[in-house]
Amino acid sequence: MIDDRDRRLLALLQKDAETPLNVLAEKLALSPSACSRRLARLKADGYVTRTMAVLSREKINLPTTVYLLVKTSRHSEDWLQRFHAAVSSIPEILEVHRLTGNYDYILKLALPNVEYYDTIYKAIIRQVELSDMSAHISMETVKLSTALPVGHI
Amino acid sequence: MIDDRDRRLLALLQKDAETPLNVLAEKLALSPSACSRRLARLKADGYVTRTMAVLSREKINLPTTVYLLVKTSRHSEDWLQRFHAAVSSIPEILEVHRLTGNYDYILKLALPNVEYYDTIYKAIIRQVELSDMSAHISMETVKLSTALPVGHI
DNA sequence: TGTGAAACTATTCCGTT
DNA sequence: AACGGAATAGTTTCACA
Repeated sequence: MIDDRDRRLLALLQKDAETPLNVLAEKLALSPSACSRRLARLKADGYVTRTMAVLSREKINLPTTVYLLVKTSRHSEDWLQRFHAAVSSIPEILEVHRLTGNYDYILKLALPNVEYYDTIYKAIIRQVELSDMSAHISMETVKLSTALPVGHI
Repeated sequence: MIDDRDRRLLALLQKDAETPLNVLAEKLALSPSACSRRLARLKADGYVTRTMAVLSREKINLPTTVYLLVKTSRHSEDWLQRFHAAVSSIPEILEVHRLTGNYDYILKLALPNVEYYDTIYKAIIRQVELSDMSAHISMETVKLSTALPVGHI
């Protein structure tokens, strides 16, 4: 139902969603119209959810990445709600996952600088109580892949 | 040099990079051509680096997210090179950051299932020695924002 | 910056394999 | 069921005010 051309198309579109259909068509050894139909199908079937502009973290003045590992003793419904509300109200918090293991949550932050972490820290603890919170500043981004591998489909 | 319309344009393009210029123009109270010129400038100045298709993790058969916290005793040039080579050769490793604090590195993985972690684990330790490695499986994605806040520019 | 024409790109239709 | 080519529709860019 999904063939190798579809996979290659998905890989290409993850790299550059603005590639014109005639160029994509050429790379896939297809006509532009066939390419257009495949793309429409991949969207309709939910493989491609949307397309987005990738901004420069430096230009946008958010060069610093910080990970927060969080533990909590409170696991009530009320606590959860306040936690959800807190993290969704702070746009510098990019990701939040609930984890297995020693920590309850991991948060990923994008900040203008390391000092700014204090602002976020205060904004969080004002809204919810946490039993432990350790910040880990990224000193170097060794790898940052925005393209998911397409070989598991 | 960057005004509020530019910021709004960046925010809109992060949500949907396929929005036609005439509807962007409408939202910004501008003409399509003025909008086109602003976009071209934002790209030329490096604010927008590229545009990409966002794929469904479920559809692509990579629903599971795992974080790896890694410690190492070896910090030689040779070790570093092998580590870089290892992580860049494994496409399921989406992100790698070198950290401050108790851990040396954090890795983010996208996997077909939890069991698949073993495959990645073996692929890593075959290439580099690590003194400690703890896996944290994401049980729930509480927040996943692909759009960077645009208020710090 | 906006307007409108021109250029370009994408989509749909149709006949074919 | 999927393709290529042609016609159509839509989008972007350019010249000029």
